[in-house]
Amino acid sequence: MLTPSEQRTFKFVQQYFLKNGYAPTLQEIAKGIGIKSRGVVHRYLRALESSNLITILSNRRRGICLNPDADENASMAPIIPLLGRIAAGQPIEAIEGRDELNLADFLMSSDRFALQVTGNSMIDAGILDGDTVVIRQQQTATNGDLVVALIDGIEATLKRLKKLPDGMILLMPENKLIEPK
Amino acid sequence: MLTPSEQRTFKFVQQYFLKNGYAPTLQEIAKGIGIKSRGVVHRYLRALESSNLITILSNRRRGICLNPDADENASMAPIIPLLGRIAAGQPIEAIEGRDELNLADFLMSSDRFALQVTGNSMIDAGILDGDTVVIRQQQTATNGDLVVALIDGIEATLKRLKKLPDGMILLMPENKLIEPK
DNA sequence: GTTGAATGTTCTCTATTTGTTCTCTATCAT
DNA sequence: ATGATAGAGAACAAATAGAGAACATTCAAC
Repeated sequence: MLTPSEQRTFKFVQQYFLKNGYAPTLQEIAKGIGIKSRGVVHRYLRALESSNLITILSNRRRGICLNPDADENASMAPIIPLLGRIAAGQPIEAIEGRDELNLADFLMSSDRFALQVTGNSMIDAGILDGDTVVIRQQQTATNGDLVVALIDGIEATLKRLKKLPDGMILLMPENKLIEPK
Repeated sequence: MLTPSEQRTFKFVQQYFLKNGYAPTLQEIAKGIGIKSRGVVHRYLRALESSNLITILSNRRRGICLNPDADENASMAPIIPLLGRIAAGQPIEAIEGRDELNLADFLMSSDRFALQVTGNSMIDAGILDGDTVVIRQQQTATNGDLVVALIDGIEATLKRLKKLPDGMILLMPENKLIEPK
């Protein structure tokens, strides 16, 4: 079990490796996790080593190695680093404030489940044939939501919900080539 | 049997674990379930321990462990149920063999990172403006892969890689309205 | 090589947070 | 009344985060 500080340390080392291809110094780690003492950083690294996440080459500068099987041992939150914004023609632009993507936040809770999509009726919403979609089960749906509709209790389909003023409900596909039904 | 407050406490601890990868403090639990007293929280944790749901490491900060053998803790892996295949006009069809989707398997490992996409150049690949993409860093790319290309070391762009027979490399957008460059 | 700065390592020390154990009240159902 | 449940809060001991000093080692420049 890692303390929050140890996790922050580990994440920083991982990201540093990803960006630079070599290990950070204790001073760089200290700055990266917001403290001043190299001694404290060393204590955290010791803890990470006894959790088998890293290996320390003693007295070597930048002598931190990431253990290859670290992911299984980490038992960490489902978080991946969010590095920035990408567009044609621009350098990668850092995102202010957010630097990680927590999958638990928006993909996981007890009311979620996954479905595989077949067919191309939602292609203009970025949902292609064979994609897996994560559904949140809830009691109500509002106009414009993407919903999984059970028609006559049997036929299931993923469509955009459109409520007409007269109370009728329309299930709109998102494909310019298909007409709504 | 658990009292309502104990259940709320347990739920909060589970969720906290899922999001953060470590246990909450008594103060955080108190705030999370809407009370003020750490002492009361401690009483609830005691009850959860005698129900064999958690283990308390005495005097340790954040020293709460979820007991793995409790059914209620099965949902701690980054797994969501995969219910089936969905298509227009058919009932949901069960998928043989696989009935859960493990996010860790294909989204998480130390060589992954996330980027936000701006622009519509990959719209036909199901990647829309504002989407977040998960990138796997690797040394080589093969023909037809979607890659993040650094042009002249600065400009970053997400395109499909096309190697021509003469060794030239083409970066293809996936939008019928845009020409490759 | 020699040297010096940067780096890793081991400590001690301190302030703060946290876990733990109490006691005291209040509410509610039977 | 009588338990069971909820909660507040005080008091104490222990764990922890962090600073920083002192020393050892590396490494690169000379």
